[in-house]
Amino acid sequence: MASLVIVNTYFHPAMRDVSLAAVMQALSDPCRIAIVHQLLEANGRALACNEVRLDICKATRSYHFEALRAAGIIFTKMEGAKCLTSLRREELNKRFPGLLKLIAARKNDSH
Amino acid sequence: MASLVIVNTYFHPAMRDVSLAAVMQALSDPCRIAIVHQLLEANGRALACNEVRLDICKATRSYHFEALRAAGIIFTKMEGAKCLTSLRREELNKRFPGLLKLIAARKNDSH
DNA sequence: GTTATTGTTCGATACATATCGAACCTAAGG
DNA sequence: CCTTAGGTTCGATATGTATCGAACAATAAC
Repeated sequence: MASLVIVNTYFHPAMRDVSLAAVMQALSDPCRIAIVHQLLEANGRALACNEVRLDICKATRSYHFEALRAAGIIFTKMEGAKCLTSLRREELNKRFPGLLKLIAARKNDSH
Repeated sequence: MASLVIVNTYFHPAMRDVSLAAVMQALSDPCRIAIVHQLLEANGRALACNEVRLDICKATRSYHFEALRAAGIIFTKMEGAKCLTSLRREELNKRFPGLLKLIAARKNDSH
């Protein structure tokens, strides 16, 4: 019987396959905007999911990270038991110029 | 008996009350992105709702215009039987710098 | 006045989304 | 080996969204 290898890695779409509508949709949730803000603040350093502070349970957290990943906004790699996430900064700037800057500009909004 | 005046005008939120999440949400639909694209192409000229070409019935059309209006993206005024809509360009550029430019940059996407 | 043009509102429907707890799966650490 | 830590997946639930046809309202055009 052939051995089964569990790769347990993440799918990241090619940026050309990400539509403007999809990226907007992904960023239409306050939780996800908060995640991006914290990744921007981390200034390039990759963060573990639970290193991001959010008032939601881990299942929901996982759900939001997946949404951002599917929209091409973040990149996640396994690192032992944890996973480390960072922004796909340069690719985003290329396909959606001004997007990250726009988000950064609204970093301290209360609502 | 007091006379009843029907003003029949539209509500437009103050831009400071529009959150980034709300504006992203409004722009997460391909129909609404198409509306904004056509308003951008009109280059300042206000368009009647049914002057915008879209493959949806007029009820749905009205629904999408309302969504954009509530998110502070468009301004609509009555003009006889029609209503004329334009982008809230300068206000948007002030509160969400780069947003319109970002949308314009993706004007010819197929998806 | 009657009719056509423009758009809104309502009700119904179908679908998508956000949220959680519970069960599960790896990897790391005793 | 057993336990803990970090995440994912599943099922359930509640809520929001997009869509349409039909009914309505106001203006314009005849």
